[in-house]
Amino acid sequence: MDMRDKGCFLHKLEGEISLEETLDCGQSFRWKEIEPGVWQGIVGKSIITLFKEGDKLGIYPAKDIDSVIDYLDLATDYEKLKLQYMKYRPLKDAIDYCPGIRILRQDFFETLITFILSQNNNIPRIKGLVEALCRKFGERIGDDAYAFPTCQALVNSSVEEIGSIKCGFRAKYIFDAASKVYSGQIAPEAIHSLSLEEAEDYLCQIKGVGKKVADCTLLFGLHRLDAFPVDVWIKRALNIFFPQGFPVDINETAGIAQQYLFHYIRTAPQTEPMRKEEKRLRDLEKEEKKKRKQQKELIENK
DNA sequence: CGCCAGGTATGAT
DNA sequence: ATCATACATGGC
Repeated sequence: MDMRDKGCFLHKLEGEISLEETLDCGQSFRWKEIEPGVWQGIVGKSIITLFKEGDKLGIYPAKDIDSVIDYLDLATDYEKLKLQYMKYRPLKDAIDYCPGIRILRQDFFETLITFILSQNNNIPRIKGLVEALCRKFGERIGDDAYAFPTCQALVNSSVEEIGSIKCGFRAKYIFDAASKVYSGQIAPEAIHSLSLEEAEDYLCQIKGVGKKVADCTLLFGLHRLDAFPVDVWIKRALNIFFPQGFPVDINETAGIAQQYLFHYIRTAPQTEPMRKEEKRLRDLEKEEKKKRKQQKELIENK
């Protein structure tokens, strides 16, 4: 990939960073690997292309260098943070597996909406829904490229129209979120002065936003590193690796540690403790089913 | 067919 | 407060 004559910028990298691990680890849903090692995505109204060349990061177009450095959180010293996490064996294993993850600084509204779409859903389908939403409601910024919709574009639409992307019951939640952001009832600037718990409660005013989506929005959309989203995968990881609780000395940046753990438990080859936990959960499910059956029979025979 | 997916709202104990 | 269930959709 020789894009230098096209106005590409090479930025010297300080810490470790992997484009694949960072752009395809379930925090953003809009990046595509258009050829091996070359990633393309949309940040704001720009179509960005990224690739690595040794210890340098290629950024195209060059005019977006500053916004990309910010977006990839390149100014933060992850090596120092990782050193702190690696005191704990499971986190060391996770970091060894995906040492190049970074927490993106994504747009607040985009993060809010994409994680509303994420609920009770799987990552491939979330990607499809985000794409469909942009295609239908986002500004066209290039050949077959669309920006993420503004809250206004969604408010001017309707629950039915939003539902036409096949997002199911989430359509009404998206409309409510857009309405509240548009009216100013939910304002990202107002969140910075809030404690984590206050911030969660604040975002939970939106229908369809619970603690998990609130935490994802805070972590990925407002860079609140103390937010610790707990989904089914992290629940599993906590049961396997931290049954006594997640280390409190990491609290301040727990969200970053969470992301290594999430990617690890979701995509790394299964280890023995993982298989054991899977089995434990399966057996638990079986017990639940037995109980339900017995309950049913009791009612039918009364 | 049944189960699962980066959960949440709702109504019943 | 805790707990079960419905919820849209698509992949396997």
